[in-house]
Amino acid sequence: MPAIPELEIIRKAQILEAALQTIAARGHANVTMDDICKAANLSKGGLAHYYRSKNDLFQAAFQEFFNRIFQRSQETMSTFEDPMDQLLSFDWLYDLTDPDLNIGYPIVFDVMSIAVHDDTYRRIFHDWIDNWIILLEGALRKGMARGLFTKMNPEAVARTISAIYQGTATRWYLDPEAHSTAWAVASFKQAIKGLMQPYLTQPRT
Amino acid sequence: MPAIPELEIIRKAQILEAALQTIAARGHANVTMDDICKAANLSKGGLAHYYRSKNDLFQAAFQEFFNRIFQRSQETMSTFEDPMDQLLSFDWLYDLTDPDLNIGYPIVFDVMSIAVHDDTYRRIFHDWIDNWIILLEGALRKGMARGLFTKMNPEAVARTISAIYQGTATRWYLDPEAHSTAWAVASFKQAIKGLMQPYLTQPRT
DNA sequence: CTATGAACCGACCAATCAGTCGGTTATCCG
DNA sequence: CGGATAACCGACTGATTGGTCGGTTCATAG
Repeated sequence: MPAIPELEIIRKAQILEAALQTIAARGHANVTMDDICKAANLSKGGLAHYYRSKNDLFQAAFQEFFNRIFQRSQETMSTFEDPMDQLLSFDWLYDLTDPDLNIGYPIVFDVMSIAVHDDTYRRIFHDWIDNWIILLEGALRKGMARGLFTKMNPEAVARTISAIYQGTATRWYLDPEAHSTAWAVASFKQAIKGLMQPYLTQPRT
Repeated sequence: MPAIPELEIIRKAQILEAALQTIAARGHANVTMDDICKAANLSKGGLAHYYRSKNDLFQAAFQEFFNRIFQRSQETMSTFEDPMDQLLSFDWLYDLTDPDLNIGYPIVFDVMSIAVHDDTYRRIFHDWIDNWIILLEGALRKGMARGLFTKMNPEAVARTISAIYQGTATRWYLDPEAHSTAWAVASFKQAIKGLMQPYLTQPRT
């Protein structure tokens, strides 16, 4: 019997946090189990008690991260009412002072490079995108229902919008000297507004 | 004295090709020197004669790849005359039957994930993008010179255009079930045309 | 108190792998 | 022919590391 019933939950959260921090700092390929043990203040055996293998732990950590991001996206979008504002609500992706993002970008690039060769990670990527699409599609449908946007295929448009975010974010993060925050924000806004232009019932703002 | 003076060039090409194939197939983190030796039909010692270390070899291989891609982009773009056609000339990125791309996508994802933690690879990424930007910027300047496009900051617009390509390509390659080729091609065209709309002197095509 | 099992420890093992090195073959030059 | 050197070989080594396992601590149930 565990001393504290929630101990397992606490420990797992502690381990996942340590794993995310370590992977983000060094890259998944350069992280050893010992590194994570140290970061989590646990021994090898202690860690093994909660996660059978490195693979198990890593997958759990990545899942945990994308859950956080989804929640974050949902919350931020819900602070806006206007559908177009909601589509443009992801400018927090371009704020490096945000602690979520300091681990987020490294994690995302790791996941993508693993996904190329591993179906499980492809699935993780797919689910992340799908959650994102659901949010954007919701905003588009709301806009159509209100007569702000004309008929369109909201899923396809949502996927294009999120691809625009990802493309500009990739450049902004990996080559900041050539891609300023001002460029990134102006870019995604112009591109998304340009994309939406044909679907607007009102004249351009 | 070498038997054939070009032997070094031949061998290096052979080794780099083997390295690219192997890395693309398995991911850089899962590739051993032995794997590359086998693919190149060389022994460990033989390979070491041409590349001192794994790191040396990998960097040379990635450089080689991006050189190829730049040449490819340049050639394809030059088959078009109209600036707007040139901006949209990268649809070959969405043709999986293309052998360049079967190694290209895995390589690019690997480079990006390494670049997060390694300045040398950040530089490789930067140079790749810069070459791409030079091509797109050239088309934009030509369009302005011809009076097809109004004044703009061509570098910034070029970066946005290439980011759009990269965003849609990422989705199309990693999650093809949810992102068809038709979606990818329609997406980048709509997004780029939408972006360019404010800069067009002629009415929309 | 005692028995039980969860929680945790860390030394150890087996496997992997990058790089080395002594040696062999092939080719060219004098 | 013979000496020199490039080209190449593959066994070996040292370092790393994921996972195991016997053992210890401790809270709780009986």
